[in-house]
Amino acid sequence: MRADDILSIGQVAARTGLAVSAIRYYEEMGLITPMRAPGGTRRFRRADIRRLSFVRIAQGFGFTLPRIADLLANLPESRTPTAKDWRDISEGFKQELDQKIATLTKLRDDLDGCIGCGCLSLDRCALYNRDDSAAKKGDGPRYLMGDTSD
Amino acid sequence: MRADDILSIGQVAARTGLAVSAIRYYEEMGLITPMRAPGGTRRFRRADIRRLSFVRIAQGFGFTLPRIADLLANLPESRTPTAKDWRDISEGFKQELDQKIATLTKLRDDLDGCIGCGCLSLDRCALYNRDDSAAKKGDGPRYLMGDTSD
DNA sequence: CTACGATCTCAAGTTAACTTTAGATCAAGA
DNA sequence: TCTTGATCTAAAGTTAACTTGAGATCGTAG
Repeated sequence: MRADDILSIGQVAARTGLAVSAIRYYEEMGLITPMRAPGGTRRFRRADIRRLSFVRIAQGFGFTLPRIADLLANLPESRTPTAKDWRDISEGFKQELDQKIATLTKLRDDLDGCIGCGCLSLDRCALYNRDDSAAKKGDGPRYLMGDTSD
Repeated sequence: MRADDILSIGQVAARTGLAVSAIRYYEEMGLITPMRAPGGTRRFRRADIRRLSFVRIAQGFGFTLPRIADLLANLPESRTPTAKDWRDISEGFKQELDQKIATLTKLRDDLDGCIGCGCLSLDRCALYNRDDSAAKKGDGPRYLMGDTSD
């Protein structure tokens, strides 16, 4: 694949694994803005494919399309992204990723702990009690608090 | 909170942060099976609240309700879970978590790499090219393959 | 030039996960 | 007992993220 390759929507679909209809929908949602050939058919640059790949990944982790659009808004659609472009887009995103990683890791470790100890006394099970007890403290994501007191 | 506490749906909603309607919906989907008071109102045990907390967490990471129901199917609804119960439920789940953690971590690290290098030549950007190039290899989750060749 | 598959637009349909509405019943304090 | 807020069921409505369908046009191999 060369840097100046320009693909049709079908080719992009094959390459990204997305449905043609999904790609058109993403355009409608403002996630990509492919060029048009004189006849009206869409022409996709590498940048478009990259954005679509990013959409797929982010979506797999529960990010909504508007949120992803928001993240992508900082990336240029034709110009090659600069270091600053990346810093802008990743600033908040990376924090969210860090948080998700932390939560997932904790969840997994808690599972490990429960298995290791047999967890016959669930009163002290970190995984279960955490959310339950943290709930007294107000709104927001409870599972991030890591409070094992009960 | 004592081990023999039994709560109404409103109290459970306040405690878990879920909407009352959502809790009823989860029962309909078979995620929980609360007891009923003589009058017909639902009575929730600790086990129910724990299951609901688990639902919330898993859902935040893109697991569907049927999939969560499947995971929870191995947990007893009244009896205290044994080590084997936990081993059963976490066997597959932990693998999925590990995979998700790996993907997220890679995504974050790739972002870090892009920022560090400035990424002025995106031809070699691991984050972008991975999915793009992996797409040739057939169906399935492309973003897990970690292929940076192009 | 002629097929015929690929694309186009626009509108309507689908699925998951809930929420809202309506009308009835339950439960606890004055 | 009365009242008032919490719950109940059943059914319909909502939102996000797409897919499907209809009918027209594009584009390329023959």
